[in-house]
Amino acid sequence: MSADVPLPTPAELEVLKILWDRGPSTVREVHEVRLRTDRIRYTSVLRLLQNMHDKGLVRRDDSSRSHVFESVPGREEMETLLVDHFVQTAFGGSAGRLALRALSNRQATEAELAEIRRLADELDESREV
Amino acid sequence: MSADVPLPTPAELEVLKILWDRGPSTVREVHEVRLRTDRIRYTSVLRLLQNMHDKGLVRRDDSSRSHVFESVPGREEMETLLVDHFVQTAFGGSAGRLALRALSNRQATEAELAEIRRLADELDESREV
DNA sequence: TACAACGTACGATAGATAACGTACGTTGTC
DNA sequence: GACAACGTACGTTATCTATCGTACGTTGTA
Repeated sequence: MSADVPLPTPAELEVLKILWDRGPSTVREVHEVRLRTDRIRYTSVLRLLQNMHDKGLVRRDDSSRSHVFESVPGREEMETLLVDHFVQTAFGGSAGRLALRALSNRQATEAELAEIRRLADELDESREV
Repeated sequence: MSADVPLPTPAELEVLKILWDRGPSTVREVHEVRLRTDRIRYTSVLRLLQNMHDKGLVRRDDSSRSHVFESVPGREEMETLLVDHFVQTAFGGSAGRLALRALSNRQATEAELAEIRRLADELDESREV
């Protein structure tokens, strides 16, 4: 199994997304990306990364002066955690109902729909076995 | 359109679920249900309902001594709001990816899968038109 | 009528979250 | 070697969130 990572706060999740996109990054690099959408100080990003390190959400390579941070959980792993938690709290544990609601709310791309159909078939078959 | 209700906090959502299940209820009634799963004081539930009333999440009928509270947003409306918010923050706006992840995480019932397939078809058709 | 039970209002508070600013050490360059 | 630029550490603070407890009025009943 993979390490037991905690759920990130909203602000932490934004940082994780950047680390997933960029790979291992310095505080300055993360800060620059965050600045593209929000007014936020360098030390605020630093603080977030320090807290995330304490929590075990990121790994830190401090062999050079500018520490390099890397997400511990992969994007998929974290998405799974987030969905699980969301399904529990908001949909009483029914992932099917969540999927349903997600689809009826908004558009999905053709490719996503195809993938969803494929998955639905797969789940059906695994049930019959 | 429907009223502009704010997102509930986790504790508030638990109360809303009870109101959706029971319909209009007194503080005492909500409290009794909450007690089935959590140790929580009567006045804490009262406080929650008062705050929710201030926020516009619940309506209050204070014509009798024991006020009767009713959820303003319906269950479906709120689920839609919650999913929209979740899709934005955790899945970069892609509802399809969320649905996909939800399905691959956990089982869905046969009925849900059928409904999902039906919806997928419907979305495909509406695209072609 | 006295008083216990019940109800609401609301002040208080602990903990989490998010964002700063200051302190202080290191590095590179003139 | 002086000093600006850059880095990390960490104390501080404003808001939310969640939960209580106290105050105080009303009601029903012995």
